[in-house]
Amino acid sequence: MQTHSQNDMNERVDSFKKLCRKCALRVTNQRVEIFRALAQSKEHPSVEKVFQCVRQKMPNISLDTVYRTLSSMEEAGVVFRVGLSNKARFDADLTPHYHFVCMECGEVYDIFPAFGKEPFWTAEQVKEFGEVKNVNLQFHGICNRCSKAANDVKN
Amino acid sequence: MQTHSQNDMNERVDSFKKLCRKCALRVTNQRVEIFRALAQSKEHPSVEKVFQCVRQKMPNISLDTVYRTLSSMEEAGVVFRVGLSNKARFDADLTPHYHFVCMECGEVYDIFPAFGKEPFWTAEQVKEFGEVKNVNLQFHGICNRCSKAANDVKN
DNA sequence: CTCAATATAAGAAAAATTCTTAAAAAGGAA
DNA sequence: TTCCTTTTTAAGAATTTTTCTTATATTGAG
Repeated sequence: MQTHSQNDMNERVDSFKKLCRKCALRVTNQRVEIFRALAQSKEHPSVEKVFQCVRQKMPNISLDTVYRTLSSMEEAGVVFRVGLSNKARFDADLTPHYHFVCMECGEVYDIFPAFGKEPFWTAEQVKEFGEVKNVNLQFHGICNRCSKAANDVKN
Repeated sequence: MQTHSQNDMNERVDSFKKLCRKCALRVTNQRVEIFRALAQSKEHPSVEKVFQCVRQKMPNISLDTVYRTLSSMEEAGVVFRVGLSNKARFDADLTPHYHFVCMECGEVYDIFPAFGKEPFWTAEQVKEFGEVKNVNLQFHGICNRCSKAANDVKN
């Protein structure tokens, strides 16, 4: 007899496999186990954490595989990367504003808030977890320069 | 004769110095030059970029100093860090949601959007820079667990 | 089942960040 | 100012994170 949550997990793994095939990602045991480790966890685990978790079932898996796999999963849109890049970047402008971060080149563009509109989160939701020091809203995508460069190569 | 933007920069450096003294950060030449390099740039530069820029004026400055200085500036609220941490972290939940990131322990909490409210940015602003693949909104602060732990130590 | 393309393990390498130590500089007090 | 204490720095080593290289193994299509 399987528990309900195990059924859920099996469903998630199945749809993960389908999504992989749709994205031309081969369904390897390593990928399935990495996805399973990630899907099981509610901690937004680090690469190292996923590695440690998967290693319990697959002692021979390499850290590099976890890196590669999580990156390709992200590219395929199967998982989401929390954060920005491995390089810390800074801003001296303290005016409240947002960033557009190019997924291709890492370029960061400033976007200043439009006035007269409400945010669509509530203070209560956020305060539930702690005291907010600052808010960081990022749009991730492909910037015009990069998509132009990609077109130039094609043509 | 000074240009207008040089005047602006001098004003910014002056208020930076004041802010440093208020935060008990000693005003060293290195800190001033690092701030100046950051304030001059509109590129959200990396530590390495700031290092290269400052080194033109101060050839003996060390990379470590730039790291330390930018971190302490961030802590004092004098500059803002774009991104999250040096460790990439992942999420398998594709439901659109926000994150609360604890500045103390790095813990990440999910916050799901409240319906029936408008965001306070416009699609036009964002599309100006490129095609958005996903949106990442982060609240940075101190989580309840950490502030409780800090209180326990004091009492 | 066979084959070509892709993915993997293992370890080396590169890149990013922090630590250690001794010397130099800052800012308060006299 | 001059002295003194504390903080900051440079230099380079050490750690940590991430990527690369190469030979082997696996996947999925035919």
